[in-house]
Amino acid sequence: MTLAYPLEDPRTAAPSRALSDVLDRLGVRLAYAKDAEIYAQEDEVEFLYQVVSGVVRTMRLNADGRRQVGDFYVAGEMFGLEPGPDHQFTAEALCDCQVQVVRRAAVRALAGDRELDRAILEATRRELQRMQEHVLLLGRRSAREKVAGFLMSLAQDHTEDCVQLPMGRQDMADYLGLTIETVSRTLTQLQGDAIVEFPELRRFRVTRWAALEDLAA
Amino acid sequence: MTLAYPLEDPRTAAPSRALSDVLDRLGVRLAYAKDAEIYAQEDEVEFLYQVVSGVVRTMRLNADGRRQVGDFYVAGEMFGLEPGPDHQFTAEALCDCQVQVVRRAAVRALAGDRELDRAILEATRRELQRMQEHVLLLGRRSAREKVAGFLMSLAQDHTEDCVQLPMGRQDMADYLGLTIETVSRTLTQLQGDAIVEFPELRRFRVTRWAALEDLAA
DNA sequence: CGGTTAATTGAACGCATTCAACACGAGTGG
DNA sequence: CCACTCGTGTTGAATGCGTTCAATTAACCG
Repeated sequence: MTLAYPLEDPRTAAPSRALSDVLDRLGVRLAYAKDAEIYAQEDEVEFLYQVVSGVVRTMRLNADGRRQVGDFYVAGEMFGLEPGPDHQFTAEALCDCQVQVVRRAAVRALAGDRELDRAILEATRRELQRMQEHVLLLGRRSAREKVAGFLMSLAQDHTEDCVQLPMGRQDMADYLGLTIETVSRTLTQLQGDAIVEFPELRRFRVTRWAALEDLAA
Repeated sequence: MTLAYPLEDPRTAAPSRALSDVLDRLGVRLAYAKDAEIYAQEDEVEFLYQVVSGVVRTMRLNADGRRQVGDFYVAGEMFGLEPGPDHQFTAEALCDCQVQVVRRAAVRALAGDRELDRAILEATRRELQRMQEHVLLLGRRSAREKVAGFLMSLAQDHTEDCVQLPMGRQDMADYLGLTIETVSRTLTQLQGDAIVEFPELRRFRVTRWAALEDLAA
């Protein structure tokens, strides 16, 4: 199996040492090919997951085929932290990737480990924060604002001037509640306004940060 | 102060006995008039809150005046459980209401109380679940589907056939990412299709559950 | 190279928005 | 009791943004 993205050190983005340790010790590392399903909506919530390498997306498929992408997870991030007994979302490998998986029961057996409990709470809170931001992105915003906000959230952590886009246009569209055509048009429009530029399809650079921030506000 | 809604027993909808006890013992009960601010976005996250009576809404005000309602909280529910050091949302009294407030530091002093820690995690997970559902409601759905989904979420818990709508049309609109006009039109349309009926402005009955569920799917 | 998928572009349509007018109810005061 | 106002909700007509469907171009990989 060839990895589309280099293997990163989980600790850089890891929720916490304690939790990572438990995952490493009690879990197994699984490899998933691009578009492979990691868990399905309606499945019982049974495991905790941490991305080791690659990118994972969560999404929900509607009866009539419409798709809503929940979020994207990169190396070091945990996912599958859903409340309720069943998964609301499906998790899939966005590209070939490796995932560390551990049974919840195994983690629960260590309950009382204060540091561990705290780490799980922290991870859940981080997840909550991401959802809050997603709600704000999906609310009453124009396509321009949505796309700008999305690029912003990808770019703000990166120190390098050129940012990788792990996902395709369709995934962006389904994340933002737009069609792929609208996303495409909006991107060319943002380039026309010299706010961002795309040297490649999946790599972009912010040329006018102030303008992008205004849109994303 | 007169209360627009009767005082309810928090325990019926309470997150957990342990947490409610702590809130009762260490917190204070405050009264807020309709539209009063409980905390503001950008404020430091300092307290935990539980609705005793009435209804609370959280919302975020954009620079250009657009409003996004985060959620509505009724008696027994906790709110203000935001990750991060600062509040992303403002909390306001939707109607006259009473709120039990406790300092986070006071709760943290009891850390190690296993039951309490668990209760806080549970409350956070419930909050996460609500956000997930909100994301799904805001995604690629028509106005009909959004409004239907909203009414559905209000109606599904209620055993009585007539459901109270605590919030006005503008709050519904800002929750669903629509305009007040669209919400109003959609409601009359749903009545025209004999799916729901509104004997009063803020009280409705579901006449055709199957049709409503289809829309909300 | 062809063959395939992904992304862009174009034109027509439709749904939600916008701006405006109107209806309704509650509260106030003559 | 009526007239008045204010807040809230509904309805109408025109506009516009994003969608839809279709065609074209670009990237990727054998």
